[in-house]
Amino acid sequence: MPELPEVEHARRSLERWAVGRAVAAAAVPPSRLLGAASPASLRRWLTGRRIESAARRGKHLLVGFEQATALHVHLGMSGCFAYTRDEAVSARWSRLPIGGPRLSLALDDGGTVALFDPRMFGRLDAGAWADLAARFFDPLGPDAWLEPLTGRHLTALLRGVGRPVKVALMDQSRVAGLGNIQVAEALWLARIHPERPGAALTRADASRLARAIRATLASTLADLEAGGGYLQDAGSENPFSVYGREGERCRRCRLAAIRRTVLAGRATYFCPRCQPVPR
DNA sequence: AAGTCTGTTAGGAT
DNA sequence: TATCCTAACAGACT
Repeated sequence: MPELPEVEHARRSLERWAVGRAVAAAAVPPSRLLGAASPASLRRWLTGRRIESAARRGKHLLVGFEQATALHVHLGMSGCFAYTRDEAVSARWSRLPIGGPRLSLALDDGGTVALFDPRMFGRLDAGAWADLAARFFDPLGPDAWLEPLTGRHLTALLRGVGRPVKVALMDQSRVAGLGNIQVAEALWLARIHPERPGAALTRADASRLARAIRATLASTLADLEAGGGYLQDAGSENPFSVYGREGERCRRCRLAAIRRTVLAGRATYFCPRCQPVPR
């Protein structure tokens, strides 16, 4: 589930838990997140290092350490951070037979920060801040939350784009941070059909869309900050307006049923009445 | 209970 | 260059 709001929530959490602390001990089991890097060398790299900052662009995190170094984290499809000050809890985490932490940092104040990622689509890299920023931040488009997106801004970003606006918005090099859920929600709020060609949006469409993006990001982020947990945990209520609501009546017009189609291989939800078909 | 679905994205084919 | 599709994985759900 990690899209911009979840990653921003993770960033803020790391700021509260870890910034200003040093790593007393690190556990780095072998996992796909490391790529070619060796677990032992990352463990050595982390040990004793002081955490100074936590930055985000799009869905990428850079945890800043002393001497202008950083740990790059991408949460992939199922990544999340957890924190405890209870040694019994961190010990239980490390003993999990499957799905245990891909990274666990015991901090010098007794806290433990762990990174979970059952599906292992995430990624970890350590190195010089500047190198990691160049690799992972620079290719991204403007951050959908930090750069106040305006209609004018969005129009410029979508100029000459023939493919569906939904697909274009999920292209991280165009706008960074939006994923399948946030895009579905924003297009529904702005009453724009997901298949409208990007360049076909009018000035009014673009300005509604810009506001809608901010609104849906703000709403999801507020939910996360309030609950402190993760949305769509098993058994929890679907907090979204259209995402995952195929067949239900639209919560705005109350007339049409939400439809689900597939666009660029991804599930796409919209209200056929509020979001009229492009012609 | 086998088969289908899933929040991401790199990389390859067209 | 632009666009589309698949693979990578584990677990929840039907």
